Amino acid sequence: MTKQRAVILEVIRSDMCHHTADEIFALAKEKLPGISRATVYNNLKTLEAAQLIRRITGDSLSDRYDNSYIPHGHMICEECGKVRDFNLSGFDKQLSDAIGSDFSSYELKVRYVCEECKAQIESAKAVGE
Amino acid sequence: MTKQRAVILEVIRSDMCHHTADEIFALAKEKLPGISRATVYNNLKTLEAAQLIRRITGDSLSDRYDNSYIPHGHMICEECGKVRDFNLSGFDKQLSDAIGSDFSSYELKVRYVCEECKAQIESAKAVGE
DNA sequence: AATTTACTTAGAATGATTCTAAAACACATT
DNA sequence: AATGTGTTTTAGAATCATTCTAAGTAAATT
Repeated sequence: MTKQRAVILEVIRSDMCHHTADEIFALAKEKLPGISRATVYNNLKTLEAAQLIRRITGDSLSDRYDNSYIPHGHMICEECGKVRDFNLSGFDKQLSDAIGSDFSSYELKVRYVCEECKAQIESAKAVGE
Repeated sequence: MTKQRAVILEVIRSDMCHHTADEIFALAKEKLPGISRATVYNNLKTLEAAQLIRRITGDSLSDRYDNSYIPHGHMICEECGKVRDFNLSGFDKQLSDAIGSDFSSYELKVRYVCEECKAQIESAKAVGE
């Protein structure tokens, strides 16, 4: 375990956000100023292969990384872009029944408007746009 | 409705595959040799905004396009990359209950190995790798 | 301590997508 | 049929995330 890898893993685990590679690079750089972008990408791959993190694709242009490898749902606010986690109980069985086969992983993303943004929109309306 | 747009829509609707922009470009070119890549991208955007097609992201490097705008599951074979559709009955309600809110759309992708590929792997094993 | 192996680095390369500016088109109005 | 106006198309350049490359460095193993 190199110090670069340790720092990258620490960055990913340090909060509940789902950071992009570039954000992880910037945060790692604060602790290891000499770190290279390629190292971040290499380690993100290695860490996912080791099932310590999970890559989530398609929210924005860049992929994001989840500090849990276990599949679960992501709810993405269309207004502020924040990504939150959620779970569906018994979903694994439901899925394998539906597709008629075992599966190795899934990705579930829901686009919605979060409570904060809903409230903001409401109060903006009340004032008259 | 320009002829370019009509051809692009026709290509997307002509089969059940989930084509990439590049594949759509190649297929459209067979019918309209002068068509430009930018036109394909422009129209894919316009058609999605008009809710005639849906972009699906994250299966491979390039996005793919679905000829239905209505959300449903996609099962992606890890061996051959083919994308198939599937449905979960009552899933909309289940989702809104789980996230505690209405939502505007979802994306559900399951990674698995399809029957054809499973069979191939089995027969390869039988011969001894 | 020497050797082997894996990791890191900077920058170049790739590949999907978006942007740009000019030319062509659609189509409603004369 | 000619005109004007806004939209669409085109080719190629630009962008941006990610991957690759080759050389140097650190870690692990003997």
